[in-house]
Amino acid sequence: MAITIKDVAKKAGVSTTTVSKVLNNVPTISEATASRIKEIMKELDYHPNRRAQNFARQSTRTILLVTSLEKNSAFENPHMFETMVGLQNALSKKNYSLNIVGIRKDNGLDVLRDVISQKSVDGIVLHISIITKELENLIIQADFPNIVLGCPEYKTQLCWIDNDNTLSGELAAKHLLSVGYDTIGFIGGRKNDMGSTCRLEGVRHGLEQQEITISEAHIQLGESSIESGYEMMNELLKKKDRPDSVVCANNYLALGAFKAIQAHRIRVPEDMGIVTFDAYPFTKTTDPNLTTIDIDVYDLGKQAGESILQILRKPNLKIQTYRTLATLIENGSTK
Amino acid sequence: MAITIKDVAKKAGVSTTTVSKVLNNVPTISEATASRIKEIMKELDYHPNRRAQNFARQSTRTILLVTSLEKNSAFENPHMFETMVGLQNALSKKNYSLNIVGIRKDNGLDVLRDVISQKSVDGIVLHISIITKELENLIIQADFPNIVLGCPEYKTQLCWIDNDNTLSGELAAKHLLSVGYDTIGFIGGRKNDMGSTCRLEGVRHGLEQQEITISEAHIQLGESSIESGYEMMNELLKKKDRPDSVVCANNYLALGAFKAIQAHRIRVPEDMGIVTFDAYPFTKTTDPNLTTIDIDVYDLGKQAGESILQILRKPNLKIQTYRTLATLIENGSTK
DNA sequence: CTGAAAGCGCTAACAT
DNA sequence: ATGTTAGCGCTTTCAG
Repeated sequence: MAITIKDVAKKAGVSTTTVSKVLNNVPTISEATASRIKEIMKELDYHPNRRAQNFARQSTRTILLVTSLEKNSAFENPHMFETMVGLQNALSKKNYSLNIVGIRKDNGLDVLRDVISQKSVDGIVLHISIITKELENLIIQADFPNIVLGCPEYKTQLCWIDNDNTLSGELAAKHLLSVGYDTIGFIGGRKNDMGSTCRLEGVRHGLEQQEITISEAHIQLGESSIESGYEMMNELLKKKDRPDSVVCANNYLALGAFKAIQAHRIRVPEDMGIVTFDAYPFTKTTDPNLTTIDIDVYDLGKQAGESILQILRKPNLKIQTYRTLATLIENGSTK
Repeated sequence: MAITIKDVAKKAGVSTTTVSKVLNNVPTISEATASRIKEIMKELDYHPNRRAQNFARQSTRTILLVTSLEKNSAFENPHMFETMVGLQNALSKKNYSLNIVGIRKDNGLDVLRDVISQKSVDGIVLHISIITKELENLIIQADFPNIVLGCPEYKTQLCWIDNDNTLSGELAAKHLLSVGYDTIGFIGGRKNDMGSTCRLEGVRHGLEQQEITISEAHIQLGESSIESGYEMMNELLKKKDRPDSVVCANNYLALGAFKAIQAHRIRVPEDMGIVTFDAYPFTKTTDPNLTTIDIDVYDLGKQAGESILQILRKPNLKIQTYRTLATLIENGSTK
């Protein structure tokens, strides 16, 4: 059996309470005994048993990330994992651990019910992709500390934190205008793709500020794939009043669009400007490289981590906020 | 306070022991009482407190993944995260949880020492990238259940599991031969890049079996980047006895090489064949798409999960093995 | 097949 | 400033 708090107490000639207080930096312990006991801990190579602490404290100092973890998800959605990295770093800085679990539509409720009732973690961070009304109800009823990565589509009682995609879209549009383009097109995902939709909203907004209205004919929405981006760009290029620049809602669309532009032997950036979001995975694979509005998803995870710990401290704190750390990376695809 | 085992016992008119046994499917409980107690659990919406179980059992049913989690790692190394996904899925199938922690050179020993002595997890899975002799010593001395994702460069007492990169290289070479190429080049990372080195070894092996020797002049090793791949391919193309096909150790090198081939207006696959490894991120961005030896890193994680649970069961089980699930994806970059 | 009893190692009121 | 005491909720021998 390993060294326990009793061994330390006995050797120091004090009660286990005192040792416990030293362990938890309770200020009422005299400097003298505190340091003496710490000495003894070192001597004995004592380490508190985390399981016993968890049990006695009724808390685990662990946060659970609940998300979708299907095969290939790291390739299809590295952003989520980058957010996870930020989250882990924020938590470990405060001596909290990160657990992760993947749920699916068919088991999400059960998994979460267990998590909540078994009290195996102190709080949960949920990825927006797995949020449903039922999950929300469960969490709200249990009054379980939570924060969602991403803004739900409907009004919600859950806490959430999200990037400001609208602001990013605005940035993209303003950049194109500022370098001399004047007719801007948009290639995006489907309407239920909130990221894309917000970015379009932002583009509209940015243009309006300069009294410019984007032509509905210059807005193409479809699948988020290279092929679809290719086709949508072709549609834009067919038009006699075609735009002189285009904002693509993501890397896949941008790469497809770029290929279409190349196929038409149109010069980038002289005759067509192109801006995309997120510096990964394709923005450096084209020639010229793509100008990008980069979004700091690591930071989103970090802030989520800090937020959930705040919520643990003040359980009635409601966090619902857009944060943004978008930066313009000027590459060759714009003048 | 939530429902506890006592409440269930009282309502059922049995002892907590009996309830506990039902909970743990101990076979000596009569079918009748077992089902009766299960009923009552449902009625009361009873869920065992995981923290109490962990404490009483002296185990947490949690595995910790120890790896490097710096900013941008999800973008730079999605394969590691895909392995994590496989690991998580394998563990949750057996009702184990996955914890993750990122360590650095300067804090790895301390973090691991704490993990081991605090007994906060039952076993650890370590990513090869963070393995050092000191960490190994710590783990071996503590006799802590472990498995490494990847094969250490030196003889080790740690358990490990890795893809068979040599075999994958062999597959690549054999494919090129089988479709009619006869002079094969290799573009790889530096010598300390074990993945690349093993793949080259495999290529050599595959060729030898057909009595072919790869010319040392046709082997280019350097940085693993698009730019470096471009330059190395240019080097190969300069030669009068240039190869008619090339194996690239990874996606970055392959994309660079592909660009160089295009710049020389050499036709793919007619006049130059190209094979790479891993179907991500770039194999679908070129025209034609790249023929790929795809390695199932998800499966590696899954097997690691199953292995660590085996080790937990039989602590003196030593697993050191190459596993492979490489599949050839024939795309347009080879005849 | 079931129960009594003794922990697991630490925390936290409360008292001194 | 330190100690007493009573748990936290479950598991597990050992008896019956």
